Amino acid sequence: MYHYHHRKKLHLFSGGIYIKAAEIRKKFLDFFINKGHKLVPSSSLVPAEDPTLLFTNAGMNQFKDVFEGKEKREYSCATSSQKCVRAGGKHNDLDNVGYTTRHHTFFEMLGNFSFSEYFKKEAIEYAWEFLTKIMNIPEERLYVTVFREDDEAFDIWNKHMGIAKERIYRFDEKDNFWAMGPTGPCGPNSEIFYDFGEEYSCGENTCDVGCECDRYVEIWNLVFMQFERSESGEMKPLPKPGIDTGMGLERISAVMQHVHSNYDIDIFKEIIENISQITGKKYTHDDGSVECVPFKVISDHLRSACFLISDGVMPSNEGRGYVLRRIIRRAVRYGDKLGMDSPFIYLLVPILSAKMGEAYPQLVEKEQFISKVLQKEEELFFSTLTQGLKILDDMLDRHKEEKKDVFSGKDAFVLYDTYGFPVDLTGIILKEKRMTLDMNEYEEAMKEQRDRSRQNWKGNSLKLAAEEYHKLLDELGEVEFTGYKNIADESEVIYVNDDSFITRKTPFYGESGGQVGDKGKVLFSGGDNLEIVDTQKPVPGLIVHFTDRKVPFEKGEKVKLIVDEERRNAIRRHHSATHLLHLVLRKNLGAHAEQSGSYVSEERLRFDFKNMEALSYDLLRKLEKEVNQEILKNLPVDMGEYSIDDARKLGAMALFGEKYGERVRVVQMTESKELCGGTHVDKTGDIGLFKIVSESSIASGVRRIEAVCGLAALDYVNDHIKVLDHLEQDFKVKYNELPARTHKLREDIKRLKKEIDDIRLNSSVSAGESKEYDVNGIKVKMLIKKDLTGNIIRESSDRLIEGQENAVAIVLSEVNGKVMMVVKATKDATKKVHAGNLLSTIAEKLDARGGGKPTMAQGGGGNPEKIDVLTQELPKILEEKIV
RNA sequence: GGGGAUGUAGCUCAGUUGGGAGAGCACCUGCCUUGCACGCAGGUGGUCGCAGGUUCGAUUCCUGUCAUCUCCA
Repeated sequence: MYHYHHRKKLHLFSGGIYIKAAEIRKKFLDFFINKGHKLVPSSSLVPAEDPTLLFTNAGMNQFKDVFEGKEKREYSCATSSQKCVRAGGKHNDLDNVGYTTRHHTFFEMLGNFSFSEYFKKEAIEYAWEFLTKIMNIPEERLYVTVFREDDEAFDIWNKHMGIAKERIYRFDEKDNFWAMGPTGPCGPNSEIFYDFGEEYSCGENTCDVGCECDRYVEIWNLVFMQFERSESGEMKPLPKPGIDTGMGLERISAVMQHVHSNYDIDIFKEIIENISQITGKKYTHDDGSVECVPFKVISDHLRSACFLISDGVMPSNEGRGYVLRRIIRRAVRYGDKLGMDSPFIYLLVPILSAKMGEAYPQLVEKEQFISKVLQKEEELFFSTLTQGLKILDDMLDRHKEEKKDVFSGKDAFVLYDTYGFPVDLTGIILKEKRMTLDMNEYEEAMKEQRDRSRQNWKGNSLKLAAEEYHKLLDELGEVEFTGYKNIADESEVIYVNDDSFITRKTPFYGESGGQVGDKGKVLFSGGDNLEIVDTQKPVPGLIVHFTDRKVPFEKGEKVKLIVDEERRNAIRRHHSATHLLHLVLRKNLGAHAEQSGSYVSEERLRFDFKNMEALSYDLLRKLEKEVNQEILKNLPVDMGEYSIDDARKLGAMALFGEKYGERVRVVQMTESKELCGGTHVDKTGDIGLFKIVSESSIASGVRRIEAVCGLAALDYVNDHIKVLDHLEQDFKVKYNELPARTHKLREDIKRLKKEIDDIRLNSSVSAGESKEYDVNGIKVKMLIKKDLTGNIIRESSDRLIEGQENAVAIVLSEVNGKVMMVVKATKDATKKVHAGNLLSTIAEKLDARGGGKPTMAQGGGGNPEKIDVLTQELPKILEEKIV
């Protein structure tokens, strides 16, 4: 039994019934569907084509372009339950989670949206009806706020809805004016607050709606988008004002379940019970104590981590992946507080997927994959901690030597900055050793790091170019692509710039969706022609041809565009093959193995997909075979245009991070259905042979397969067979005996090499070949022999004086017109001679150079012809150097 | 985008002003032995991340590059 019924009676509003979160979500969506709204599914947590946004953090994200008028939809009002993440970037709640009753990194936002279908009056009516009639919340529990200058909204609440003036609060811009950014659509908003009751008040006299304390909680925000702010700050009324609202599912659930903390609602209940089971630590309800913090942190972070992974984010050291990593690590750190010293968060994935899988099926679909990613990341963090502990130990030793009992803040920073070892952990360990940490020094180092990062911030120059093309698109309008059916077409030139031009329509495919741009030629006045070397699609709707020299014709010219057909066909084969490969991969590896990038050219295809481990040789052959089986079905490829909704109904797969317009192309071949704007073969059989060339890793959790099709595959296979044929002739064996043969050869070579080395060594060291001198009690042995290898020279010098006392070996050899030499001295001989000095003297005589340690020196270069002179002078040199 | 760290045998890592590439574990062979990380002896295995440069000579110094880790934005 849960604990909301321990709360004071006062907290239960009259007639209040308990409603589960899933039910609230359904009631909300049904409510707005009945009001004529289009039900729109939650978009991915990774915003499509919005680099300014790290994660989807509000219900309206996916409608941003619609509000700005850049995009049109088939419906004029919509409702959704949107998954959101606030961690990293501008809205960052990461560090607050666990210490409050309402902060989450992951939450669901219920919303209704109007694109000029209705405005303030209806939005207010709907909200009030839902809260008071559907949810049955007594009006006396509710308060509303409006923007100070928004009399219109005030009047609707007061006169039209009959809400007493005292219950309507007017606030400033800070609280009740909403803007997407410094410029763009914006407007006043109106918020609805729920009063949890006096016992949650901070007790101050000033406590009222808007107080920071926990009594009055904002549950619904209605944004009236009615202005457009220009760069000068001027506000112009929007021709088509809109409505954007948001109600946090967790908050409204807390209200409807009569609990004060979001963490006490049903969604969290079982997750937290599970954490309690695994850790063996008790949890009753969120009473605001420190004991509750780890449970809240872990349950929250579990949700954000799992949802992010299911949307294709992988832990990494930059961008979105880095935020995910930090979320997971923070959860692990709080697990430590519950006594966990090994991976455990991944064990919670099944309960989450059971709890939320119905609303979000991809959680169930990818359950195992999510689990694996989490486990791996947890393990990685534990090894990071182990490494950090080792380094901290070294640092502590140094502090001990220097007799310091205040630990250097710089060292603590290095530990954190370079090795990812958390400072708080450093602090805890220092406490055990009765040391303190110089936090000021630490903070200073941190500040320096921040400043450095900020200074080096540069704007995105790429975006500028895109903006220019956007302007061009506005001027020229969209270019029609006729290349799905035609390979050649006639059209009018509408733009020329140096070596590029644009036509009204074109059969040339501009590089996009991983498919390279077409090549070909353009015929213009008088039968002249020009090579087109590349075609680009800088922004959707614009296709730009690039030529190999300055464009000789002008705007207005009628030209004939002819695509290099053979090349295009090769590209089509490779592109269609990626779809079949994608299909087969998902069949064999699971739903997680989705595409995360591809590249298609006339020569080959590259396909990146998510998977945690390398694919075995045998599996690759199996995949290859299955793709070829799909090809051999020789089924027609269907490329139809659908509305995005119909495409979804068909079950077509949309690519991660891609954004599609209202009308989309769906490519269907055998069982594969994908949204894709590329060019494809007519029948799968046209692909010809499909052959995998390589499989590799490109990032953690992402693998890459490269393959070739059609004639390119034939070339690939033949190149390999050619080598085999050649080897068969060389070795006089069948190709299947080659491995055994080469293996034996390698063994033979290894054995023979060793034998040769031994023979050379023995023969060179054998008596008679070396000269001996006795100088001042040191026995000197010198060996001169042509064509010794470096190794033999060293070995020989070793052998010459092996086991002897007061001995020096000199070995010289002429190799490739140069001299190589080694001087080696026994340890006792170094009292009288320095091998390095002796060698450099000898080297000087040969115009060579070299040096080394007292016992061993090497040198080389110089002039071998002087070796004879050297041998004559050697006794004298030795007399000088050995004293 | 910026800073720091690492990259040496299948794994974990050593390598001291640039001068013969090492240890432990794993693997193979032989011996020993009824034990549970058996012991002993021997052995296989490395383009010292990659590419330039300096040098007679670079795992070591310099430059660039890639990968991984880590912090900041």
